[in-house]
Amino acid sequence: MSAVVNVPHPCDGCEVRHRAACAVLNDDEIGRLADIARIIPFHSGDNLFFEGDSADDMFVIVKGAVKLYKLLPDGRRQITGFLFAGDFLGLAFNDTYQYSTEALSSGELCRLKRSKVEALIDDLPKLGHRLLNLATHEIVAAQDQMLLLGRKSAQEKLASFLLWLSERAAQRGDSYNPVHLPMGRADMADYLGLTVETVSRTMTRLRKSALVKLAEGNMVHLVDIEALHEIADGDGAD
Amino acid sequence: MSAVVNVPHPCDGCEVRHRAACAVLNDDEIGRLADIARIIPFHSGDNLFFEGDSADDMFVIVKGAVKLYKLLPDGRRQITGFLFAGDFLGLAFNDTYQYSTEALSSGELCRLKRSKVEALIDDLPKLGHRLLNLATHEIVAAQDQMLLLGRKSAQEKLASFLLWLSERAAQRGDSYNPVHLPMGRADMADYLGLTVETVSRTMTRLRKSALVKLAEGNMVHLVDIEALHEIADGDGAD
DNA sequence: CGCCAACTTGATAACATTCAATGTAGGTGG
DNA sequence: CCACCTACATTGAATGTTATCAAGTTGGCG
Repeated sequence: MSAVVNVPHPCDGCEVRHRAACAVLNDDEIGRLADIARIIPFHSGDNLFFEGDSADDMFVIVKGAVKLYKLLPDGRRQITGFLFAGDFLGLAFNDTYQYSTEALSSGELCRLKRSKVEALIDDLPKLGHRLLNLATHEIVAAQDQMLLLGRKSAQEKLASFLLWLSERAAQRGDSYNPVHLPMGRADMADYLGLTVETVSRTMTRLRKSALVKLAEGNMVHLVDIEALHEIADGDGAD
Repeated sequence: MSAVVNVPHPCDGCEVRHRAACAVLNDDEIGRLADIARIIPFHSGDNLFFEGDSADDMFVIVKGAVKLYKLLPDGRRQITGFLFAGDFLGLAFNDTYQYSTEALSSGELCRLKRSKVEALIDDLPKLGHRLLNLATHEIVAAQDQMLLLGRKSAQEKLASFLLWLSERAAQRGDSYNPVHLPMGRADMADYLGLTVETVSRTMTRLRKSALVKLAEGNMVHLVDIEALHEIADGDGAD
């Protein structure tokens, strides 16, 4: 029930209010979400949860960046995604998270009890559609990543990755050229199915070909975006 | 409008009625779906749709098997999934399919207008939950595949694939050992990020190690399932 | 200033690819 | 019924891209 006076809630002035999963809800409806939302700060290296944990919560990244990964018993790691401000996290099958998460930077997330979100969907079909839409988008992105992992060369992988990072930065209004690399070479390698050394060598190669320029603070200038696109899509003349 | 006498509809006696997306609907509710469903036969090699086509329809595979794939401009191909009887197909972002499809065998599918399904979700929240659940499952499967493509050796890929095929066959009540391989070596290669030759060599190696046995009609006996699991998960002593 | 972690570079090796040839099964027509 | 054809699978030899092992180099921070 709404009170006569408006009480501030966690969604007031939220930086991702109009981009995240909640963007489809109007001011009245968002109150329902706000009632079950809680803002939690996190720091670089924090684990939000591990593969196998009971999937009690869903999250929206409000600030900062996070990586998702899976491990093989011998320690080999595959990063399955990088999430940024506005991204949704926590779809789970079998009531158990199927991957682990670690923060790339400090930031904030919005935590929501899964059971309450699912109940809310029945009252707010718009929210259900929105989540299905986000899930669909994630599937499409995953298929692109399969194409990258299964069929692209190291150079094609790097070019694709840098362009993707830049596009994502543009979407959330951050600088897209130069674009910030919020992760280290090891994370890039484990995302692209390469080793640290190959990532390093390939970055050097892109740099020497004058396609990119590395700058202070992990910034990367995409010098020849057209050429990078050609390489990324496999049209690159080697 | 329901008539006084029951009219048979496409869902009556449907072979996947109790396993597919529609499994959550009761007999009354399924009528709503039946009104917008149409059974379509297909044949080996048929393309259901191509990447870039307008995503007007959703499908449930009723009988047979289908592959989903993406192409690079130079012809390199990545198969992003194999679908079997009971599987759902056609989630799309941007109102456009992001991948192409080709039938592996003849079969039947159930076609539903996307717009009508989306409208129906508002009346039947159960259906919305079901689709979100299926989408989540697809994301989880995609992440497993990324781990496979990015971090597993050829032998680990093949062992994982054969076990997955067998598990899927078991789920739909088909023979899971021996298990039927409904696709050729080229499709296996494009699914696992390998070449035909490597798939062939690796199958030979598994056969000579007495882990599998190839039989008539593309059947594969999984002789030592435990050992295959160890290999698939990267614990294999090589 | 010096230490440590992350990144880069170099030399070598391995696994998978590529190119090429052979083998096998299913289908068609003489 | 067999010969032939085609498509697909297997096997072999050589090449190549990326991984592995091993030094160096850089940069941030106490």
